Amino acid sequence: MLTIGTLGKKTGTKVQTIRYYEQIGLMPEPGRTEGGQRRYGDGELDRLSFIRHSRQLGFSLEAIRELLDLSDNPNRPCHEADAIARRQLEQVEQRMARLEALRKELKRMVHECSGGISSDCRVLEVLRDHSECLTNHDEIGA
Amino acid sequence: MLTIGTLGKKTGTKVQTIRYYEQIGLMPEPGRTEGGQRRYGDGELDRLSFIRHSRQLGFSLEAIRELLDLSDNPNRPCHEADAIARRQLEQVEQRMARLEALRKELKRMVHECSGGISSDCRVLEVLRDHSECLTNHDEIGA
DNA sequence: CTTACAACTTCCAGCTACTAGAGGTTCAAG
DNA sequence: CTTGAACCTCTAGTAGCTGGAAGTTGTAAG
Repeated sequence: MLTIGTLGKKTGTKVQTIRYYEQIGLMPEPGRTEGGQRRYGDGELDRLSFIRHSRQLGFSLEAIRELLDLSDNPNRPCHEADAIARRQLEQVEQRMARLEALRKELKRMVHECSGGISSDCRVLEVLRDHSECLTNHDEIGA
Repeated sequence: MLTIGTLGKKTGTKVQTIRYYEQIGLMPEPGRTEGGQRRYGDGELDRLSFIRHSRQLGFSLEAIRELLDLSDNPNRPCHEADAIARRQLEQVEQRMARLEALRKELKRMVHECSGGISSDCRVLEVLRDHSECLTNHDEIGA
């Protein structure tokens, strides 16, 4: 039986975060000691590991909820989990593309700055005047 | 003189967002009509454009506050703006590196899924067992 | 001049995914 | 039995908006 602190250490999760996951129903309500402290077993350890790992891979808590659901019901078709992962992959690729455009723009701004006072600053000038940009980064910053 | 709605359209900003920027002191309090409605001039249009453009480049509102400050005081040295942009560039590059590691992992998960029921699902299996991962993605998901 | 109605106003709540802190209780070691 | 770390609940705060309720203003048409 693990205390919440030990569970946290084993999974790299802060104590408050574990309680938060319980509150939103991602983690089950665990058993308690007579004094009211939470005690966890291996099932909970596995579940929290799954959640943390999924978070590290960038899945939203909503996506994780679905993945856990699939994991809890072994008979459900695999393609649902696959679809969630595929969506996540797409999102990651989109974000990367945006960041790449961003990176180019920032690099150019920074390179062209040659010191001096801010009235001549290339960085500020670019920010002021969108027409100097290479791309139409309408939704880049997301 | 522009209404808040027109200003919003010209800069691609929602009306509520403009009011929010005013509330947190990023935008100045504009003049009002007798009836109390906001009216904006060209100065405010420029300022909001600057803010929006900076947001598109991923700068935080705090960073933008500093950049606006520099922009408002043309005598201050340029390297401050440069430093902010450089920091932003670094952040972008870090995020890209993380996302690239993520992308690899997700791609592998998705590729190995061959349909079937979720008890055999490769996606779920990888999520369950961190040891199957290529990288120690401790802080990847940020 | 009246009326209609879009656009404006303020205020408050909610989103994601936590995180921090106050103020009080329990557990386990010595 | 005492100590003190770790636990408990509850509330509020973070970024950067976004949406809605309930009421007011501006303007064009009849």
